[in-house]
Amino acid sequence: MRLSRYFLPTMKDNPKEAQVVSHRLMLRAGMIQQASAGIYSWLPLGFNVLQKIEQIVREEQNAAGAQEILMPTIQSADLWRDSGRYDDYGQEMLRITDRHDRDMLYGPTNEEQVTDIFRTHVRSYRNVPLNLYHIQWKFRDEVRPRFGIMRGREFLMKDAYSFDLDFEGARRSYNQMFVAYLKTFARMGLKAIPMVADTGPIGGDMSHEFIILADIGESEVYCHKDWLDLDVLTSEIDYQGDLQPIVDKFTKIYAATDEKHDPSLCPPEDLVSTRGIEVGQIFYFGTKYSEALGAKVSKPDGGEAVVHMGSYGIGVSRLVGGIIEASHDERGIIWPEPVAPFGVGVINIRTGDEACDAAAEDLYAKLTTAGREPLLDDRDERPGSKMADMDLIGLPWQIIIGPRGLKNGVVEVKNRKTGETEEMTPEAALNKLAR
RNA sequence: CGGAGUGUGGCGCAGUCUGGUAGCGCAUCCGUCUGGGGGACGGAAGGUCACAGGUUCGAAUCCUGUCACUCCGACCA
Repeated sequence: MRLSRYFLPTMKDNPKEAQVVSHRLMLRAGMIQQASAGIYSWLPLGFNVLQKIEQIVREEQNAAGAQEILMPTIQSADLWRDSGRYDDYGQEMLRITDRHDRDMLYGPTNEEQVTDIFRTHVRSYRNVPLNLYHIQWKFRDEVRPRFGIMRGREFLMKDAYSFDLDFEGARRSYNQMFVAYLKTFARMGLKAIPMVADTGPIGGDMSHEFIILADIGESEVYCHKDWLDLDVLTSEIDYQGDLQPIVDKFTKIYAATDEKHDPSLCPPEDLVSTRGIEVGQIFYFGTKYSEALGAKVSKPDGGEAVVHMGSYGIGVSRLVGGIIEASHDERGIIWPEPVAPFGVGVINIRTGDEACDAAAEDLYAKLTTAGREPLLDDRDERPGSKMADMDLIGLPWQIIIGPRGLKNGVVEVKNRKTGETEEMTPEAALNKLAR
C-alpha cells in the first residue's frame, strides 16, 4: 500500500476525551472514529488489524473442531421469552419494535438462537458433540461506555457454543476451548492468564476468564508470581487426544479474579495483585438453555438426554485495544507481527529524489512479491513527520531510505520494538525481512 | 443510575465572571526556501460559538429548557 493513496488520518494532538493509552493511540493513528457513545467506525488501519485478529481466532477455533456459522444481529423476542431472559436481561438489552409492532432485539449474546438451531436439526446422540461458533457484532447498552473500543456498546465477539450428551463430554469440549484459547492469545503475542471465574448458580470449576495484565484493567486480579515468566502455549495440539494434562498445567498455578480470590490458596509472598483486561471467557452452564428450549437428543439406549452446553467468548474488537495496552511506548503502538496491519514500513525520506524513489520503489515491489505487505511512505512530507507517523502506527519493521545512506549504498532497517537500527544494502534488507 | 464537568473552524484551546458583531497554536490549500525526528517565510480558505426559547438597541457571553459527549463511582465480553 502506498501511503499517498491510503486513508490514514493521523493526529499529532491527543483528543481530550481519550484517557487510556489504547484509546488515544487508536484515535491518533487514525484507526477508529467515534460515531456515538461506545460506538465506533473502523477506518482502514483499524479494520485491517481487526480482521487479522479475527482470522487468528477463526483458525484456532477451526483447529479445535468448532464450526463457523453466522447468526443475525437482530433477534426475535419470542426465543428470549422461552428462556425467560427477555424479562431478566434488563436495560442492557437494546429492544426494538418492527413495523408490525413485533418485539425484536439487537442481540447481546446468542445462546437462545444457537440452541434453537440445534434443537431443530439435531435429534440423535450420533450428532454430538457439536461446537458451533460465529464472529458477529453484539450490542449491550452499557450505562457507561469507556476505554474507547475496549468497553463499547457495540463490539465484535467470537462466541462458540458446545453441545454434549453428558457432563463428561462437556468437560472435553470445555478443555478443547481452554487449550484453543491459550493458543489463540499466544499467537497474538499476548500472555492471557486463565483465571478461575464465577460460575454463578451452576457451580463447579468450569469457568475461566482469560485476562491480560494491564494497569488500566477494569478488574482487580490475583495470581502467583510464577505466571509472570511462564511460557505461553505454542506446541502443536492433538485436539482429539487427552487435553487434561495441558489444562492442569495451566490451572495448577494460582490465578483468580476478584470475586473468586481466596488468599489461603497462595502464599502471600508469591501473590501478585494487579489489574487485568478480560479478553475471553469460557463457561459450562449445563442444561440451563437446553432444558428451557427443549434441546434433547435420543440416547443409545433409546431414552432422551437434555444436552449439556457451554459457551466460549472472545472479545475480538476489545483485543485490538488490549494488544495496544500490552504493547506500546511513548511514540506509539508496537504491533506484534501476527496482528500488524502491514509487515514493513518503507520510508522514502526524500520523495522526488531520483535515487531515493528508485530504491524505495524497488524494495516496495520486492517486499510485496514476498508477501510482506509493505506500506510505502511516498508522501512529500518532512522526514520528521514521516518517521513520527511510522512510529505511531507501530509496524514491526521500518526500512528508511534517504540520500545520505544511498550515497554509501545502504538503507537503514529499524526494529520498532527495540528501536535498534542497522545499516545494510537494500539486498541485505530484503533478505532480512522477506524471509 | 448517583456525583462532577465540557460543548467556540479538522484537532487542542482562549474569549463567558464585567454583553459591543470571534481569536491563538497545530492541521489544510497556494508560492518560495528547505530536507535524516512533527522546519521557516509570505499569502489564502474554513466557524448558524451544541440546540431551542427568552432578556436587551445589541448575546459565544445573562436567564430558562433541551440534547450530546467526557470523567469518577456502582455494573458488564
